[in-house]
Amino acid sequence: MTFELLAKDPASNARSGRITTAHGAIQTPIFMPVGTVGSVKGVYHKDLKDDVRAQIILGNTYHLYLRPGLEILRKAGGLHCFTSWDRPMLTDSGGFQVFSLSPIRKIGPDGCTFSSHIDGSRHTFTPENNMDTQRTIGADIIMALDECCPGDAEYAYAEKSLNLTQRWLERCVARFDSTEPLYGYPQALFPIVQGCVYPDLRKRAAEHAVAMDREGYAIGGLAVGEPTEKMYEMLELLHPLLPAGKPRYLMGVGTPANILEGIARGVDMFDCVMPTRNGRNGMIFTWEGTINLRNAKWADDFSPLDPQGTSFVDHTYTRAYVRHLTVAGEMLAAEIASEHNLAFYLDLVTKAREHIFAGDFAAWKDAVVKKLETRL
RNA sequence: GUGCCUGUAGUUCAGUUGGUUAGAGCGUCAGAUUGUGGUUCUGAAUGUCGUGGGUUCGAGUCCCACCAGGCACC
Repeated sequence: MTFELLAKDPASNARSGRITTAHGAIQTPIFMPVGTVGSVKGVYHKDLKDDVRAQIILGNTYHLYLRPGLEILRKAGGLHCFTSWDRPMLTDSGGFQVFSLSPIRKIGPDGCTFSSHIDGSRHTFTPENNMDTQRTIGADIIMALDECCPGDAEYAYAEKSLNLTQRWLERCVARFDSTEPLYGYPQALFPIVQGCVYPDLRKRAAEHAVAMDREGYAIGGLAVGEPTEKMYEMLELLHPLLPAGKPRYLMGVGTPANILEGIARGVDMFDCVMPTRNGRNGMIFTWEGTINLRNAKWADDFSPLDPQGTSFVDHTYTRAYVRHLTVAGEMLAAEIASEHNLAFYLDLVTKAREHIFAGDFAAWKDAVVKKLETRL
């Protein structure tokens, strides 16, 4: 995996570049649709490519490890073959899911033990077996195993948690570097910078991660309960600490405004469940603001779903119709909303790239952010 | 025609031996959701307790009549 920096915004830390992987190139800044179990819920690959224009999608190690399991993935020849997705893929390590999903979990120096949310069976992720698992899944970019520290954690807890994440990272790197990819194309391992909202911990985390000398770096443990301003402060603090020539990935973020503010602070990659999960619940993101389709006021609005939208669903279906489908619980509602929202998120980062190249990103961002946050 | 049963929120139903401003689920109307279990939370509105009379300090609850629906019998 390689990264070329192609343009910088004069009035902010925004950058645009190109990541090249064995499965193709990715223009940054980029939003990556989340496809946890090997499926971006409710969206065909064809639409994901031609209509949404996704350049890279995510998978999740925790979910894929539990189901379908490593044996099937190995037999299939990896996740790309298994899912028939031939563009780049990234897998999260599952550290976050152990933190957010498992009813029982035990985190120790060696790894984390958790019980499956599917059948209650017990499993352990160690840095070593997690790297092996992500080798088996075979994504182009894989993530280190980390502990995601809650946004409201006390300093002492955050420090202890960071120490653990750092030890795990060293072991992930050691294992990764001593193993080979299984399917004939290279993988890249991104460390995850933790440290909660404490500047000295973030600084230490960044320096430690950079010392691992990897092809890119992730920023984790943000948008997990801390005030949004704290998240922006951490990004500002990290910008000069992370190498300019490597991509930075802000994990799990976020709203359209969060993404533009993240880009302004030097972030290149984003992923978030918001466009799909909130879409399934009737939320539509547009350049004018967000629409809650469940609201009664859309019941007789026969205008297009999003007149400014780039997706075919935006001009094919009316708000009244998609609201009806949403209220009726029809799966087509989830499909239309997911496709629209993902197309919108990709349009958002495409426009951001254009303005970075034009050199007026900062002013443009300030002009659109307020609108994006309004509720229609 | 006779007998029995049932009428409480939009809906399905709870409502103690009669005791303050009559409750719940679903639905409706809103809000939340940030490294996804097709979710999950949070809040709000809504009642001539079938109708009319009676007993009682006090009736959704007891009594009478009527109305509506259901069941059984003739």
